[in-house]
Amino acid sequence: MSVSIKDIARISGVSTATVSRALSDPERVSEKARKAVMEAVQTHGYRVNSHARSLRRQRADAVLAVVPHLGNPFFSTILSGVEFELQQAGVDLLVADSRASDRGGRSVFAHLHASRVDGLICLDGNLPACAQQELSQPDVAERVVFACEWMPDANFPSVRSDNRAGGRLAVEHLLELGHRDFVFMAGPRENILTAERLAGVQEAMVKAGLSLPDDRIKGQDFTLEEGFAAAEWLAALSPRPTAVVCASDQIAIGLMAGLAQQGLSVPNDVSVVGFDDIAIAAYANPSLTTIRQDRIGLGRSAARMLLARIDGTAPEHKGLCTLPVTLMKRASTGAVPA
Amino acid sequence: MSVSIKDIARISGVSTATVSRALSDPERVSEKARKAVMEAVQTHGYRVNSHARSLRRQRADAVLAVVPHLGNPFFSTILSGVEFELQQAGVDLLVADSRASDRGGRSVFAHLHASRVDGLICLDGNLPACAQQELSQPDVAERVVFACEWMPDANFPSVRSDNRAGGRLAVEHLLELGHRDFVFMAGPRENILTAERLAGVQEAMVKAGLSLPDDRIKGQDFTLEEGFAAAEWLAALSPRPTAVVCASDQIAIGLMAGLAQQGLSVPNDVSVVGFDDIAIAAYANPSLTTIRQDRIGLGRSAARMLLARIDGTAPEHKGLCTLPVTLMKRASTGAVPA
DNA sequence: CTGAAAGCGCTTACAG
DNA sequence: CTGAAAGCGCTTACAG
Repeated sequence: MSVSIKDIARISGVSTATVSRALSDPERVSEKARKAVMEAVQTHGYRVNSHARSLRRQRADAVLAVVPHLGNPFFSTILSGVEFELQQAGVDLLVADSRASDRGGRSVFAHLHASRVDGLICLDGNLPACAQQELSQPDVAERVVFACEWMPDANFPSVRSDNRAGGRLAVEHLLELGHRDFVFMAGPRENILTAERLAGVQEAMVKAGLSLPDDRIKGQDFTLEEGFAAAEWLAALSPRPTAVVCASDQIAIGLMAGLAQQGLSVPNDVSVVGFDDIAIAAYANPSLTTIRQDRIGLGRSAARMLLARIDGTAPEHKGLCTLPVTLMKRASTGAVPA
Repeated sequence: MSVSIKDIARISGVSTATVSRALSDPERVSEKARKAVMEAVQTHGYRVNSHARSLRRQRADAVLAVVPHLGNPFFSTILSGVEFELQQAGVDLLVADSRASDRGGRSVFAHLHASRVDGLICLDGNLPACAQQELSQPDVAERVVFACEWMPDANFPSVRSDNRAGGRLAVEHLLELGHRDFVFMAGPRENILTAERLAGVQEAMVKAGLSLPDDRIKGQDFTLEEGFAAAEWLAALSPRPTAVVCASDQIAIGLMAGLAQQGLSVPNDVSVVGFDDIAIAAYANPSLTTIRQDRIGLGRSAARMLLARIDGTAPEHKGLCTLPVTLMKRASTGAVPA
């Protein structure tokens, strides 16, 4: 057993109430009492028991981040932003994998009901229907913020990148280089990011008097494998499209590896644009032109938004925060082949 | 306020003790009582308050993972393995960034003292001295497991890859290809992984009658930037070494990007070996020969080891678990240039 | 099988 | 400024 507030009270010759006050609001206590308490705390290494405090205060000082797949490095940077803000606020970060937890049968959101956490940051926009329903209960809904992805049918507060603008920027860049014949490498079709980025691509094409036929939309995952697999298909098209906009950098890097294997040169035969600007994008061969998302900012903003909701300090908050994206011009895009 | 055990007791016409038993040990309760309780629980959406339970049981059912830098995608896969095991055991995962938390001045290990978590998985082998001391206190030490990295001076239970064998495998592969003149791209010099991998490299070289002079050890970080920066140096060496063993895939990929810029071909001019086998390694251009670590396995094993320590079910546990590594032969290594 | 009661370790009105 | 006391929501010997 470790030392408790009773021990400290006894040792420093005051009541537990005074110990509690000395620790959480030192101003409210005489200097003498404060010193006695602080010394006892120091020498005996006392720490407030977090469960007792949380139980009494009815506040967990903790937040849960729900991630579609923890193993996907894309999310760790967002989590890093979340952690940064929470840590500043003295709030703990719990992490759960939304897919893994489904296996166990126990809902990720049990934590919220169990008062284990004060709120939820959800990075998964494709929750199963039952989870969506749980989330929508009034006492739950007010403690949830979506980051990166979101659920289009619901209306939760959300922090996201301007995915549509990203799609547009990619196409506009390629149009400037003279490209007219595009392919869009999609992520999962039901994923909102896929939809938004594709919408941006189409907007920019329409504006240029072009259109993107269905058979120029390929792929169904954000993965390296999916990009790699598409290279063979692309190489066999005739006439061959000269530019590919990918819904993720992973797809783009996989695609470039596949194209190299097909004997096609990037950007001489095909230009490739990614999405995300993961760290490795700048070091790909060729370096990858891509749409930069501010993933740290996504995480930080979501954490701040949630904290404000929990405190009730931002009831007038917009509930929607859209972060700008940037085109990073690199070596994977070039003039349309002659 | 949400519904409490008292409410369920009243509604189902039994005592709180019976509700508690019905929930945590249904066998111990009559079928009639069990049914009444379960129904009330269902219809009112009752969940046990985790703080009350933890306070009473003196167990948090949660574990803290301390990561050197959450933003580094390398760790997310390990965390994913940790989460998988914990989730199966019904234990929560808290995550903290060891560097970020130092900033706040509050020790990461405060959680342990505050009973907030039952144990700690530490992925950071280079903790500041004060943290090391905290960790070494007997009541803390028995609840700590190191994963991936470790502290050579202390003697905590630890799960790690066979880094030394990895270094050896890399060199042996290159020796077979005819290489004799090596460079080792190191991580941080005080990092134990750097030391072990380098030791393996040297062992294999010595065995082949070679040695690695100090001026053939370059770099001080596991990053892309560090690898990229080394390319210029390498290109200027005369005679130029023909093979580079890198302490991480990130270094290797950065280096390959730099070498391309220097007009050098991998593997025709220089062979490159990485370490880790991150997902992108297979899709680098050229695809990266590397030493595969089982990062999921690292995380899972560490979680299991910690859980066993907490339960006290494995007092005779070895306390050291070394996972094998594998050489992944790909396109970045080839015969020594004529 | 069941209930009354104590107690886990705090915090916070309430009095003084 | 301080203390006695109630109570946060559970679990678990202890009796029956």
